[in-house]
Amino acid sequence: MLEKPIRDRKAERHAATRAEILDAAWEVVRSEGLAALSLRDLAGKVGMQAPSLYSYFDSKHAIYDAMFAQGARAYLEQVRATPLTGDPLTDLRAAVRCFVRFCSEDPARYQLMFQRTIPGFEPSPETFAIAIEGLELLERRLAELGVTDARSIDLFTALGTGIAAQQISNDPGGDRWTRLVDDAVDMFFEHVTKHLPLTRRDPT
Amino acid sequence: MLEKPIRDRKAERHAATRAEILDAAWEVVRSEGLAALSLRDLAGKVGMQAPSLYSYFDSKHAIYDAMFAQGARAYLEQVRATPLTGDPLTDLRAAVRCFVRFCSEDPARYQLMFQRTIPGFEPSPETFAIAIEGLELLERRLAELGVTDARSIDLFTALGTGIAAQQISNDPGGDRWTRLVDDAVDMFFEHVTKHLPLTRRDPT
DNA sequence: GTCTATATTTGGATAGAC
DNA sequence: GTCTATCCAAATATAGAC
Repeated sequence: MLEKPIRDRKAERHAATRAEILDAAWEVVRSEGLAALSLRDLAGKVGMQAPSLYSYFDSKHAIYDAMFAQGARAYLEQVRATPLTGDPLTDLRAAVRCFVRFCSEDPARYQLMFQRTIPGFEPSPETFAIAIEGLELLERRLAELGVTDARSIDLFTALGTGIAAQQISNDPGGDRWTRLVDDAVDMFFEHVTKHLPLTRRDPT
Repeated sequence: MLEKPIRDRKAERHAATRAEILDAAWEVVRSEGLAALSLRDLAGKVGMQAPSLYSYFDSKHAIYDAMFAQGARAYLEQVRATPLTGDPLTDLRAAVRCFVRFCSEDPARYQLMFQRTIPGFEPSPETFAIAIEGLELLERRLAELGVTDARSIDLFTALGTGIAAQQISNDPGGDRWTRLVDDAVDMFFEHVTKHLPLTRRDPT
């Protein structure tokens, strides 16, 4: 008896083409901006006519959604590839460095995932779930440092996204802000260990 | 001899209509997103046909530019309206509170001024010059505190923009991040007074 | 699965009458 | 200054042949 066709060559080809389309889409948005992605352009890059794309994606938003999911998965991979030392502060620094690098190495991806400037687009629940894993990972790292209160966590995410945002907007391709990560984490850590739980000081 | 016509009624009317158009434009972008502004829509809101707008603005980008300028002027006004107490730290807190409030009270304006997501648009030099005054003002405040090194200033702007960005993205209309401003400024100030000049700690 | 052809909408911008 | 009419380009998406 012959082997069963456990490899579905048709499905493989389909998936490969999907991936090729997404690769081309990333190229387009990186060079011309996220909002400038058009199906005609995209189809051209992969040697197709625009309508053919609909064999692979239901709509333009579906393409954005798949790109969002790729971004979220890429982030998780980068986080998991970061070696742990066992020292919480060192590991936290590494985590933030990882996040800031992830954001600033691809502004278009950052815009897609964190800025939401495409009118009418929001990621599907399944896609968004992937992205949430990233945040939870960060919170676990903070918890290891004894930082569990919501205010401190919020302050920390503001610091991380602020560095990334400034880097992208005002020094794309450089390291003017990314190199501040370690200082920033130290600053946060010192403050938080001194004031746990972080209390509000009203200007009375 | 009769008085000269020092009031140019025609010019006044023209300026008033321009202002009316810009008001309507703000309405549109606030409710439908910055990228969703279209000349047809806009003209409709002020009871015109689209081509009539060209009597007031040379192009769509010119409208964005005028909006940018209005935003920059509005920020300067808000800064100048903030009373100074003479205590540098108090004044710095107030300045950041002012900035974060300015950003988060109008996400569309924030997107126009700080995120630059409109393909092909960038403010004219004259317009941009207004915006720069704002940053210089902040730097003067920091200088009064003895903070003059570039790294510290960059860290500070990252903190401010991070709070604003998180507020807009994750709690629009609320105060989850804006209320952290005072803590953030204190954290920064403590760190900076301890480590002046802010030095780099390499993970060797 | 891919194509051609096309529907449909919408956008910015211009010409020229009034 | 405002209008009508129009141009031109571009977009997403669908229908149906092959």
